[in-house]
Amino acid sequence: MLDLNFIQQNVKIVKKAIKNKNIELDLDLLLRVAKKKKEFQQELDELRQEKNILADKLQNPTERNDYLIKKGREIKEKITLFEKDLQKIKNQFDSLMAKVPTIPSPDTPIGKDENSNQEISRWGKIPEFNFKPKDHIKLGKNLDILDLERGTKVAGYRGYYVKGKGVLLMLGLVNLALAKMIKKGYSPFIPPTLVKGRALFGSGYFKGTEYDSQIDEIYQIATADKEVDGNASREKKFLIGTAEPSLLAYYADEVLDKQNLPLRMCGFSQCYRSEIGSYGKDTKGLYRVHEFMKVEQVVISEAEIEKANKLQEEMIAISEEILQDLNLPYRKLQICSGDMSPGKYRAFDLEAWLPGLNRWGETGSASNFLDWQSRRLNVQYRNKKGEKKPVFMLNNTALATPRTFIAILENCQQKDGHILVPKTLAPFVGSKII
RNA sequence: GGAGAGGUCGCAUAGUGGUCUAGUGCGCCGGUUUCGAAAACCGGUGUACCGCAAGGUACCGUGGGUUCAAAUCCCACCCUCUCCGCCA
Repeated sequence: MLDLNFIQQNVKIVKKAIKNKNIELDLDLLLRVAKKKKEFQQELDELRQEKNILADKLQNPTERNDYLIKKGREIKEKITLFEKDLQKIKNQFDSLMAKVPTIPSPDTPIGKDENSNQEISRWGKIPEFNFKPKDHIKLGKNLDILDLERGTKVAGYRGYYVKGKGVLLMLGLVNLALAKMIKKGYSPFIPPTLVKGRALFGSGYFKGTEYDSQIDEIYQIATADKEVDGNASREKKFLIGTAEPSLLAYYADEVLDKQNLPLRMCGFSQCYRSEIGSYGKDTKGLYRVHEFMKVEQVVISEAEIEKANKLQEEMIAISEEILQDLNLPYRKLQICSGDMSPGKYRAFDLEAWLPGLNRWGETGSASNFLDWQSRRLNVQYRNKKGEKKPVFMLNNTALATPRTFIAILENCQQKDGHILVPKTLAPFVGSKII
């Protein structure tokens, strides 16, 4: 969400961002609706004033008469009509406003899709094997630490079991990431994974104001809805796809103390993704699954772009450090305008090399949203002048278990099929070899 | 899941149809006083939108309804607390 005044004063810039981000949005329509909304609001205010004056008169018995009461009824009816129209206009306005993107940062490459993402750096050596490296599916099966067949039998498509030492490896990764985050000054959280729509809308996971789990690739929980006037009245609940929405919504509707900024948080959670839009993609193995564990980093900062950019660098550096600790070769990409979600200002991905799959695989994504999320979640702080301002919000993956799990298996495999656990990880796993 | 109580301006609380333009206390800000402070006293103190301003409108958990008029009455829902039941 952007400020309407900003949009009105920067129509060209906003239109350019809409184009560069491949967003379907008629900005002129939004501006017209905004104008109409204002007009209707003014008209309604006048009617209400009339109503109040009349009601005032009528409480005096000497002025009371049938004519005035009749007039009151007429005003009431008019107001009802106006309120209904205004509500419709407001709904339209809100849904259009929700689609307005953040203007991408000046250094963001312009491009249509992921092919325009720019590689910025690489770290580590791509391992060379004196045997044909296996993929994690085979390795996991042979070691009996991963069971995809039974996973599918029980959970359906993309289901999986992690077993035996694989469990220790996976939890070891979680604990390594948590220990790193805490060491870096981030407060750990185990946030709710079952949340109301607001949290997901606030983070930008719902594209529109109507929460549609079909469109938005988010699982909705089937609650026993009661019907009121033909509508399901009980509030819908959804499963989060990352701890980010829960962590950001933690401060929803609050005014934060400037002294406490930046707030550094990290969340460990199960994550659920319906992957409705990715049916044909990555159909095998652990690369794309419906549920997994992840440690996520979140930072809430003052509304100053330079500070936020610095914090973003800090967050990426932590993720890089984790990959370096695990001795996993990776590259860093800057995400182009078209591959960025609407709310993002500036984004980077880290991709680890996956020898078995013989390609790079995304292990994390660091994003700066500026105030796009905080406007939706209504999180503010008081700046130097004492004015309330929306904070800036940033997030980044610390460690997503399945993909890092894949990277470890495929990079650390030995000829005999065993996995040599990286030195820094071994204490968290409890053994040096799997 | 059942029964009950409750949700009002940062906090606490008053308000059961019109005089609520939501009162009071605390807190906070400013002033008087003081060498300085405390105390006391005086004044100020929510948010959003429209307007150059004067001013207007909305918001008393949320949504609907009744009424000329709703914080107040009715309905539904959400949340919190207490008790009971079930349960990791």
